[in-house]
Amino acid sequence: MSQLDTVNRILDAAEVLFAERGFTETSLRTITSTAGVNLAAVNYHFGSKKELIQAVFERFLTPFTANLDKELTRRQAQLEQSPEEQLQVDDLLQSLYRVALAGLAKEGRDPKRFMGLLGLAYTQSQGHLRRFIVSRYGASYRRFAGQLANALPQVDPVTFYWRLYFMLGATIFSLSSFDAIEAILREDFGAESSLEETLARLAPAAAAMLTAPVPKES
Amino acid sequence: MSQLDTVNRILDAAEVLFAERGFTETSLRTITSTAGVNLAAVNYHFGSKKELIQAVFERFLTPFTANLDKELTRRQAQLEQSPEEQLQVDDLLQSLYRVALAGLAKEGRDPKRFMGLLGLAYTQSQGHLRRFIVSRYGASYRRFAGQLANALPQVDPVTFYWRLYFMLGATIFSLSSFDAIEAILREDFGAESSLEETLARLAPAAAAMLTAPVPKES
DNA sequence: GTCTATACCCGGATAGAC
DNA sequence: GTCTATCCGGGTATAGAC
Repeated sequence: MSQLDTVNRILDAAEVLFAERGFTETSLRTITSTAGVNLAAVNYHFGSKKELIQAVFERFLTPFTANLDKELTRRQAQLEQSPEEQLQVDDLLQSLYRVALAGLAKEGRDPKRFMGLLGLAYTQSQGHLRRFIVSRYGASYRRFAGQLANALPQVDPVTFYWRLYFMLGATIFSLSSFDAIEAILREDFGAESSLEETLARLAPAAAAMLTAPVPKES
Repeated sequence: MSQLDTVNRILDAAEVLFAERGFTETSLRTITSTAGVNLAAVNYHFGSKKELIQAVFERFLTPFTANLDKELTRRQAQLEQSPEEQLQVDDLLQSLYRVALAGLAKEGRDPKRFMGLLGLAYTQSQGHLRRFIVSRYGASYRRFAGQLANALPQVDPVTFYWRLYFMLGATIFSLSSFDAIEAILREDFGAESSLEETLARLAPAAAAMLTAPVPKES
């Protein structure tokens, strides 16, 4: 078996098992036996379980942020051509969601699994994953936040950043539990929801939150 | 040492350590040595680590939902006296946030630590904890959701429930990371934020999200 | 350079002595 | 009710086979 095979077999098994059970609930022994490789292969190729977790995220986040950056560049160029045009926060969010996730799907990477892993990343990591993501992909995040802030000149910076975190929370929590929430709504109302439809619900809701009038200090 | 002391010493130590490090990162040996009790005491008094986790949440959630229920009852009675009055989603959310958290603080239980633990509960994909919370406190949650839905007759049920999850995500995510976000904003803008001020920002933002016009199906 | 077997040590759980 | 001893599963390091 070539090195590339072993590495990818481990990543494939780890990605699915982590998304299904969480990080600590998934043992290296389960991963390696699922992948059909030796236990020590994880330590040899990745160094530690933490670094394996980071590698799983890297395989999602690198194409994801590449697509995001491409879309941000396209919008920035468009804006410079016609600067008088009204910025549509709703439209900005929805096209970003769509482009970034569609890009993942095109490469055969399951967007729902990605969102599930992202949900885990925000709490189940005792910091190492957060630090890895921020140091590796922080520039794209800040660029996205900057464009969004520019589209909301009437909102003061502190309020904007709190609302940005509110939006991130709404996005990550609801999309990371997409399958569970969808199942509940399907049972209660017989209404099926696709990921695309949910993003089409989320974008205007998040936009309404961001653009809400800022209450005076009381 | 009396049984009550042992149980409470374990709960006190576990609550602080869980909030600081997460569930799996906190060993029973650390908890018991911090509490000054024997390792086997946890298994004897609680049965397992999972049940200890549930007991920590129970100590927060029982007074929390009691306060929530009291406020919901007060509002319902008020509504029956003057049914013509316009329902204010913003005001509803803020008074609920305030009442439930203030009630915790009055009993000497730290609301920020509670929010941090709640964040862990929703993301560390501990199925047992989710099931425990739903079975134990689901009735209060459904009552809260019902009052909120009544205040939003113009929003169809499926959109309402998605938005409810968006709101829960925004609330739990941002409040569970309150200290971290607050530190970033304080450094970048020199603006300190209290938990109360943040709730005063969150309530109108969440209300704007819930009350946003529902886009037509495309 | 890759892979495997194995030997740690830590953490949760439990049986049985007291 | 409390403590000691022990078991078993999990992450990691390493020696050595290929």
